[in-house]
Order: sequence, then C-alpha cells, then structure tokens
Amino acid sequence: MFKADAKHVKSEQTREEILDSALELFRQHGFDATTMRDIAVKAGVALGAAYYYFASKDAIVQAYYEKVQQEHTARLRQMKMDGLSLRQRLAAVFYSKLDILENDRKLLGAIFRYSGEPAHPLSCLGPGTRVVREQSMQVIADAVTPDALPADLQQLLTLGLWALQMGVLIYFIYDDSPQQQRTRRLVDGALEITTFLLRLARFPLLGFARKKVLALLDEAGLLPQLNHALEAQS
Amino acid sequence: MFKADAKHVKSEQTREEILDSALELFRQHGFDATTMRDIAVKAGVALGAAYYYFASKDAIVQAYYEKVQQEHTARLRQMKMDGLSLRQRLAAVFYSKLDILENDRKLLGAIFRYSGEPAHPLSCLGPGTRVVREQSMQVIADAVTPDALPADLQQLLTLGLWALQMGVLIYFIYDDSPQQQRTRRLVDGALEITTFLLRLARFPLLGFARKKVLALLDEAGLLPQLNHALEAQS
DNA sequence: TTGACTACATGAACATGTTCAAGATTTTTC
DNA sequence: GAAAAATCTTGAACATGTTCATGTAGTCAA
Repeated sequence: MFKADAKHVKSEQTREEILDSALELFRQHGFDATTMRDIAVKAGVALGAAYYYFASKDAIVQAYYEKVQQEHTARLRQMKMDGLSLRQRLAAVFYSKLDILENDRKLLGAIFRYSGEPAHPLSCLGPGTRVVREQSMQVIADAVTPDALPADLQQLLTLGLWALQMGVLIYFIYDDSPQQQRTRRLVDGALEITTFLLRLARFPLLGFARKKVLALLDEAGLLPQLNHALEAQS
Repeated sequence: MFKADAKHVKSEQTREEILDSALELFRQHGFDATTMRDIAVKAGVALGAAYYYFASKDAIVQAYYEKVQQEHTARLRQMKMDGLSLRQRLAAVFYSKLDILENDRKLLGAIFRYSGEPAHPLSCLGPGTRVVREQSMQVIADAVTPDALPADLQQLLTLGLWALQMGVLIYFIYDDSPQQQRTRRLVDGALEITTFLLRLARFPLLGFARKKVLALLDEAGLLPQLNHALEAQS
C-alpha cells in the first residue's frame, strides 16, 4: 500500500517539477517565448510526459491559477477577521489576491484567453473551471456573511464583488503604474462606493432597484452557482 | 491614374474574397477547424497571399468585427430616433447589435481571446483596437446625448453602457436559449434598471455616489477615451 | 523604351503545439 | 513469483499558423 503511495508521490513530484519548470521559464522569457520542449528539457522529461500531466500549454497556467486560488483561500483562513468591518474584510480579500499575483501579471492573460469560448475546457466562465470559480466566490462569500445581511442582498453583493474582482484582475494586467498602485487605489475606491451603496440599499427606492436587479440576474441564470456556494458552507 | 485605382480596386477585391471565403468556412466548420490553407484555396490565392492581406488568422475575425461595427453604426444612422425615449434608443442600439451578430456568435470568441494581453495587437482593450472601440462607444454616446444630461452623468452613462454591452456580448456567446431570447430579456431588464437608476441619480444621496464613481474612474484613467469620443462629435 | 520601383503573389520551409503507437516500470491479481 | 493490468515515459510524426526569399506585373520617371 505504501508503495502505491510512493508511486503517487513520485508522479506528483514529476508533475510539480514540470509545473515549476514551466513557471520559471514563463516568468523568465514569457509565455509565448517558452516552448513545451523547453519546459520538458528543463524538467528533465520527454516532451510527451508534459502532455501526460497537462492537457495543453494553457492548462499549465490554469494549474498555476488553481494553486493561486488555494493560496488565496489559505491566506484568508489564517487571517483574524474578528472586529474588522465588511469593507476591511473585503479589502483583505482583494489585496491578498493582488499580492499573490503581483509578479505574474503576464501569466494571467492565458486565464482569460478562452472567456469567449463556452466549449473550451479552460473557459474561465465555463464548466471546466467551475471548481476554482466557486472557490474564489466562496472566499468573497466568507467575507460577506459575517455582516448577516438579508439573503438577497448577500447574494447580490457576492456575485457583484466576484464580477468586480474579475474586472480588477483585467485592470491589474493592464496597469503599468509602479507596483500597480493604481489597481490598489481602484480597489479602495470601488469598495468605498460599494459599502456606501450598501448602506443606501436599505432605503425603499434602492430596495426596489435591488429587487429588480436580483430578479433580472435570476432570470438570466446567473444565481444558481452562487446558491450552490452558499449551500456548501452550511 | 485610373489604372492605379483599378489596381487598388483589384487589391481590395482580393482582400474581400479572402475575408468572405474565410467567414463562409468559419460559419460552416468553425474557426478552429478551418485552416489558413482552406481559406486560401477557397479564395483562389496562395497561402502567402492571405498573410499579405491579414496579419494573422485572428486578424480576419477582427476585420469581420470591424465590418460589424460599420454596419451597426450605419443601421443606427438610418433609424429615426425622434420621439423615442432614452430607453428606446438604447434598446435599438443593443438589439441591432445582437441582430447583426445573431448567426456569428461562435466567431465572437476570437474577439475576446487577447483581452488579457495588453501587448497583443488584437487585444480588445488595447491600442490596436482603439478605432473600432471608439466607434462602438460613439454609437452609444449618440443615443445618450439627445437627453441633454449633465456632462458628468453622460460620461458615466456612456462608459457604463459600453461595459454593459461587452458583458452582454459575453452572455450572448454563452446563451443557448432559442434565438438567444435570454440575452434580449437581459438587455430589456438591464436597460429598465439603468433608466430607473438614472432617474434616481438626481437625488442628493445618489448624486454623491455619482461623483465618487466618476472621480474613481477618472483616477483609474478610464475616462480619456470617452472624452476623445465626445469631442469628436462636436 | 528602358530601368527602377512599388505592389502583389507564390509556396517551400520553419516553428511549435499536439498526438500517438510503442515501450518501460510499477502494481495488482492469482 | 508469474501473468495481467495499470501507470508512466518516450520521441518520432503530424497539423497548422506563420515567415520569407523569390518571382511577377503593373506604374512611373527619364
């Protein structure tokens, strides 16, 4: 039995070796300039082995992003959120994600490459990436729930913040300001406005808009994933 | 001199022939299943000729999208908008775009393929596609301006609606309901909410939020393109 | 007319992501 | 422990987007 484990460990090590080699080359020379042959050589395996562990070159970046998401989840679990406001908790969510991705902005492009191709297994909105997507939503949901908002508002907020995060990542990729300070300021401002609007959402007029938005998203089928995520945590 | 023109015409015809052949094959067999060799054969030219007219396979889809944008602009110019409400005008903008793209949803994926790669000439957010992007913003701006809103609100609304349109296109690509009726309903709902919020924007509380949002977008550098578009029309 | 110049056209050659039939190694079965 | 099965590894072969040296034809200057 432990031999089986040993083998699995070795297999996992090979996979890691390929992934690490690929990432180092990507960071060094860029994604396009790095060939699968380069990666195989650096990892000390044959070209075919790389394809045994990863379905495609893009899938390597996807695997990287899954590690990023794990790390993101782990970091937020470690943080003490007690006593922090919603805005502070959300700032922690957004900032830590940017921290993790700081030096790999160029890699992120591959994540969005198939966003317009529903059938592609790596479409960042498709079923093939459901797990990591729900995981990233869960991180946001965890930061939102302590405030015990009305259920509908909570759903709306979580989905909206997830979309915001996607937009922030795009902005992040394009942000050439030093240390991507602009993206950080964008996050600050967006969260300020979000919490401000949240306070306003109690008023009847905005409450009406809230219901409208929710009904619209529901009709558009944009909420079931969220329900899924919310159920899983209970 | 007319011989020079004749040559230019011939050149343009060849380009059109390649573009048309490519689109027919794309629609028939899909983008990936169609090779540049197939396109060249169908157009009756050598492989190299295709690359003389188009920098890449993706660039053909970009050329298609530029034609779509031309058509969109043309259709809206022809429409009589007098007497229509803002919401009705915007519905015309969104619906006509969907009409034009109705049978080419699969092609749209290529448009978004490089959205996460600022340096790529076909990045839908990069400088290489500035012209067509400003053109599509102009169509929206033209539908917004008749209402003579405050300048700041007008800017905000135009940028927001452009972003909405991008989102709608993504949804459109993923929408497998018959005739993409869901996307149409999404447009209806989104525009209803938009105009509702617009009415609310006069109130002091939302007016404050409005200023905040505008300042944020300005700081993020998301407004200059818009200013450009607005200046061009005067 | 001639020669140079520009625009256009060609297809072989190249680079690289991906596949796959074959082989090696390890694990499981009996 | 031998056979069978599962797992892993190999690298040649393939498919296809892209490049490029070479060629052709029309245009222009003299």
